[in-house]
Amino acid sequence: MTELLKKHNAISVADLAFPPREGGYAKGHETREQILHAALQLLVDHGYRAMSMRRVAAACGMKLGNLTYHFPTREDLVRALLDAVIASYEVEFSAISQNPDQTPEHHLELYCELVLEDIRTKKTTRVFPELWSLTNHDPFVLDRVHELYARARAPLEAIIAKMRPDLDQSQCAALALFISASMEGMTIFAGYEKPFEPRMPALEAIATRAFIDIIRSIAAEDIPD
Amino acid sequence: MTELLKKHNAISVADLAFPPREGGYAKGHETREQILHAALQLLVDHGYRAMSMRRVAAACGMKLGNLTYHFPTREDLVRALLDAVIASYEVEFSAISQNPDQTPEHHLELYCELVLEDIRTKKTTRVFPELWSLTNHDPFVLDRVHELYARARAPLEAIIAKMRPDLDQSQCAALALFISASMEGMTIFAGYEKPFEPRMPALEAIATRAFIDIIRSIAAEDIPD
DNA sequence: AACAAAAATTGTCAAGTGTCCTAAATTTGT
DNA sequence: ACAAATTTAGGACACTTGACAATTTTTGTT
Repeated sequence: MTELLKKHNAISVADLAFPPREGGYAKGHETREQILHAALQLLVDHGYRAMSMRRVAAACGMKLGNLTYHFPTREDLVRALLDAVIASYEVEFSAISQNPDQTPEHHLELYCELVLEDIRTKKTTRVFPELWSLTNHDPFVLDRVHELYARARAPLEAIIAKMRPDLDQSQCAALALFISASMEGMTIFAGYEKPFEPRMPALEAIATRAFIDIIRSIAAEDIPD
Repeated sequence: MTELLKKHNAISVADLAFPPREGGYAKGHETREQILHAALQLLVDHGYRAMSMRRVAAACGMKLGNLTYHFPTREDLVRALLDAVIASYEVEFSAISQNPDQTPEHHLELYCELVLEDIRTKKTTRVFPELWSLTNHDPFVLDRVHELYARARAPLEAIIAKMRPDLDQSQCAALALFISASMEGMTIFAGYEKPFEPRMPALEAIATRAFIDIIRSIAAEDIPD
């Protein structure tokens, strides 16, 4: 966790973690959350294929039947997992607009830090590459992934609107889409461990500066409505 | 196919296609290529899970035994498929440096066109999202995906080196990595069909212009070696 | 203590998977 | 004509998967 983030209490997906119970049955939604945590762990560490109902149940130390009691189908589990991840992203990125320093440049810096921190910790960044395969064939997953990226992009649109009052809303959206695509592309590198790690410092150094340049220099007439 | 690409005879993965034979046994590597085409089709259309040995064989109209005769294991098939896709990329991107117009700005335009065309046709862009789940756990696939992106990035490094003679090789590489990450991020949107399509024109319009700005404006001291 | 609901266990089902195998038939190259 | 390569026709193995049903244990409430 970088200095920049420490003071904002950003919540990562890791905070979905719930310690395993020692004895007795679960009350409330404890078991559900334990299952979601175990499923997420499996997904990130060993991939979507490893996130089978049996393995999730085993990781929770419970029987398969009990897992299907809480999540009747694997699809239900995936959907609940997506909801949980999106909720944690929401908290994470809402920290940007609540930052006391109101200059858009500083907010942009915060945005880049948040995404890059995600890449470094490799927690949330590994979730969606694992699910992209589903994305192409399950409209629900597609919508949720779309929703997640839209939420991560929202603060960016606000930043751009402040820096470029000459642009209308749809132009700001297009510009935000372009810049967030850069960050999302970088998350791809999170899957490449050895070869790209020495270059991360370069990316970290360039990102904010390059985005400021883009936002300032792109002419309004270059962005179609 | 856009005007810009027509005159360069860019070869896409679709050109791996081989029509099914009407009679007689295959000679040379015909069957191998037919299998690879069918496997790619299945991968792109219905996902990696659907690319099972049995389905590939069925798609080829041949018996399972014959498929395993040519590709003993599924891993062999996946690896051959990766090789084929990478080879087609190689041809595609080599068209940039062979272009008669030698200005780096025009080469950059060509590079952007190539990637965006890939997004539009949604052919190659769907291959790797399907395989990213493998990428995280199979070093061979990881290396190949790394190789593919490196090949797509190579012409970019050459372009940047021309535009920025003040940068050394590793700085050009870092800058190329940053810019190609943008394009790779955009390929993510290829998975989103409806919601993002109206914004593609904006991305197409901004991309080249924004990259030129970045390449020109990033200070050398901002890029660590 | 009693009793219904919730939670968890145990066992099983049909389907599909990759891999391997043998025997025979067909086509190819020489 | 003949050996090699290719394809068909089956089958079998061990294994995994998602889903489900019947049963038992725990919990909360009365």
